[in-house]
Amino acid sequence: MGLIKIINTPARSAIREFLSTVESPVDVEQIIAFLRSRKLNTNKVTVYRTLDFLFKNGIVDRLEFQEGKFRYEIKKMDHHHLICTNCRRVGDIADSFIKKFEEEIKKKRSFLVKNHALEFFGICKNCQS
Amino acid sequence: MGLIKIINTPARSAIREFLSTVESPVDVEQIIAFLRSRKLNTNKVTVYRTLDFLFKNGIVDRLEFQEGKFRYEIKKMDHHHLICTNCRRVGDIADSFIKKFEEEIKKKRSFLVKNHALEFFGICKNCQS
DNA sequence: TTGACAAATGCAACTAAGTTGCATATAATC
DNA sequence: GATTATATGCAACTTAGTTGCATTTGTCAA
Repeated sequence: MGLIKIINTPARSAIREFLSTVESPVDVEQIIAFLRSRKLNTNKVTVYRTLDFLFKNGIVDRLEFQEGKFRYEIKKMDHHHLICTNCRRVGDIADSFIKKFEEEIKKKRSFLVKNHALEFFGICKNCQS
Repeated sequence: MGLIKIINTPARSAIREFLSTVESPVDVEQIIAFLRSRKLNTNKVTVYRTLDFLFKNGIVDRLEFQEGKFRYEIKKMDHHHLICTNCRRVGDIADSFIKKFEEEIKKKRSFLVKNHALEFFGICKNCQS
């Protein structure tokens, strides 16, 4: 396992690089804008296929923030998101309990959890004042 | 507050009725199929607008199961979903800890949580054998 | 019980997100 | 440098959801 042949291509490394630099999850539109700003000629089909590839190989996470589209970020462990429904800024929050919950689910329900999605929606510090 | 004028219309009560009978969250396609089976003439625009209305008035929940579309269910408290990525069946699971987590977020991050989404993806009991 | 008016519906056309088929180009390995 | 599997690009398509506008329907007050 893990022995996937990962061909390195300009589009692919550019997208990975972009995802490594951004502080919050981005959508396809933002990725395409970045590629254009770098004068890399690409089209949306390649971007979608690249994101599928990176997602299926566990390199990126695919997220849903109640927007009717996906967002992507470099995969990191054990964190969730605070999404401000006013300014749309996204923050991370560390977590420790969800693993325990997943074990409970396995024990009590015989359901084998592969992954989960946990997002908190609300109003950030800034937008409260 | 809470004094929203809720006009009762055939489409609206039919959708609420349908959502009350189903055991798992449904998508718009399933709702339209139900309405057709009841010989209720309706169209998707009305369905979308009705769901918006029910969602905004806190009558239904709008959910995302990594499918690129929304699902809906009658709002109930303190539960999450177990989604089998093999057979696509959805189960509920009770919860008690998330409220505590939300309070922690408020205290530590000054982020005012309004709602959250927690879904577990994996393989159900049936599909494991 | 009817008339007025706000709110809901229906239709057509539209947008936005994501996908497919197929021909071409390119990266890795020899 | 040739081979070959894999990635890319283009055009056309699908699917989910939206908008404008004209029409209908609930609700409430007279």
